[in-house]
Amino acid sequence: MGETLNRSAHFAALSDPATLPARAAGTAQFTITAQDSKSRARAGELRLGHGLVQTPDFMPVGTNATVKSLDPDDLKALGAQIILANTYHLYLRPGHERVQRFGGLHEFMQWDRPILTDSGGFQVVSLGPLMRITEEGAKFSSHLDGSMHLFTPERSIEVQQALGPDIAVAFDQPVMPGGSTDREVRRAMDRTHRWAVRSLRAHSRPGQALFGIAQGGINPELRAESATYIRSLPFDGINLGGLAGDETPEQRNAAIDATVTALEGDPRVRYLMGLGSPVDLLEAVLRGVDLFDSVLPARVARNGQAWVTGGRLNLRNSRHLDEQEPVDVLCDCSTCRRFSRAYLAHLFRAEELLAYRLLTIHNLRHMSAFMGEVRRAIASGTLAAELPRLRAAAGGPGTPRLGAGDEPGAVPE
RNA sequence: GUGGCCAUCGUUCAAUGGUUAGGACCGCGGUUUGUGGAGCCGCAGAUGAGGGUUCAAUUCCCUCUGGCCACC
Repeated sequence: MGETLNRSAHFAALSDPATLPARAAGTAQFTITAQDSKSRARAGELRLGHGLVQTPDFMPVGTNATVKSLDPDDLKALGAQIILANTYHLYLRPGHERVQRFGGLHEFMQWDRPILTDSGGFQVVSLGPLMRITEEGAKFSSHLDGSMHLFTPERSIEVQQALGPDIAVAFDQPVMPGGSTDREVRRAMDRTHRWAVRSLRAHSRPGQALFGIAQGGINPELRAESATYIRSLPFDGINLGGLAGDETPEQRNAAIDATVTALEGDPRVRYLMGLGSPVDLLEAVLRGVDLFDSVLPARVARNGQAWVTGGRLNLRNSRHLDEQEPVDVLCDCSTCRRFSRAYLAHLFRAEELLAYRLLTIHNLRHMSAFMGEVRRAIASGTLAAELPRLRAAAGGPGTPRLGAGDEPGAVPE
């Protein structure tokens, strides 16, 4: 069919990197300030329109233009330098154009530090019933009302430009959750590469950075190929996608290593999407990753799980009902400075709203403080020496729980 | 006081003259990684008391105890 051929040719032309216009530089200036000598870990500074982000760092997730149960003052107090908001959710509700009319995300949610938006690619394949992915884009039905929508790279960028974050992200096709074959991973990867070029071509907002996503599943060869392609494009940062699913730590580490090896010498910031436990972050930092985001610390907080130095606690467990000590004696967050485990345990049983807020503050402060420690160790050149202590503090592989009598902080010096 | 109805996990409801009496909530644990305060997965937990019929009773019968309703 002629029209099909025309559409094919149309998208092929849009996906040709040779015809990309030049991009203005400097919208996300990344400077490496310290490089660890015994690993690929590095510390850096990412300069964005709304401020500086010291890396490595973890971004709390604020899907609906709010980090659930917290306000901007809470986020600042716990040390959040940058947060993530979701394009897919805000497009459906309240609508990107409405956010734009209210002055953009920063003004709308009253957060004056940097914001990064996801592209919506992941939500399209993970949330709503997916209808169909074509070369043009992804057709999906809303998880709110079932209405049909088409997200294309151009549409995703349009929405993100209206939302106005400091960093937008290229529209990608993540590998399907579960066991995907190399053939499926390659198909999604190649399409992600074509969509990356279209995302770049569609992006024009001055002062807004655009990051590209390297995919490739857990196949090291495909990871390297994807990273090599994405680094050839004029993005402001490089994302590592598809590595926060059900892969094993070994598979994930191999995928990170292959990606970072292919990025060797590239000056841009590296952001591993979706990873969020202390031990996972530490291992990825050692492999050269600078930025992370995840719902995990906030989500588990809402279910009563506290991350503490050396492990974790479930505050729904009855043994905490009579404990007068704070969640973590080594933590400086507002929750640990004021409240007992007994109080938190009570609030969770009573399903009081304050429970979610107090423990979210703690877990996010825990992440922020841990990243700060890692940054300091890299900057002072003591990362290797401190690694055993940091690994123990992170909870180690499998993140063991603390038993009765095992107080937080009981980690080897 | 009389008559009727009822009595099963902590709570609230099922079921049955015959393997192991089931669910929900609560309780005790676990899980959660580009957001579900959701969900999911385990575990524990009961036939009010006594007597009778029967090969076998939580089930049928009687008494007691307790509760509910109606009538005095």
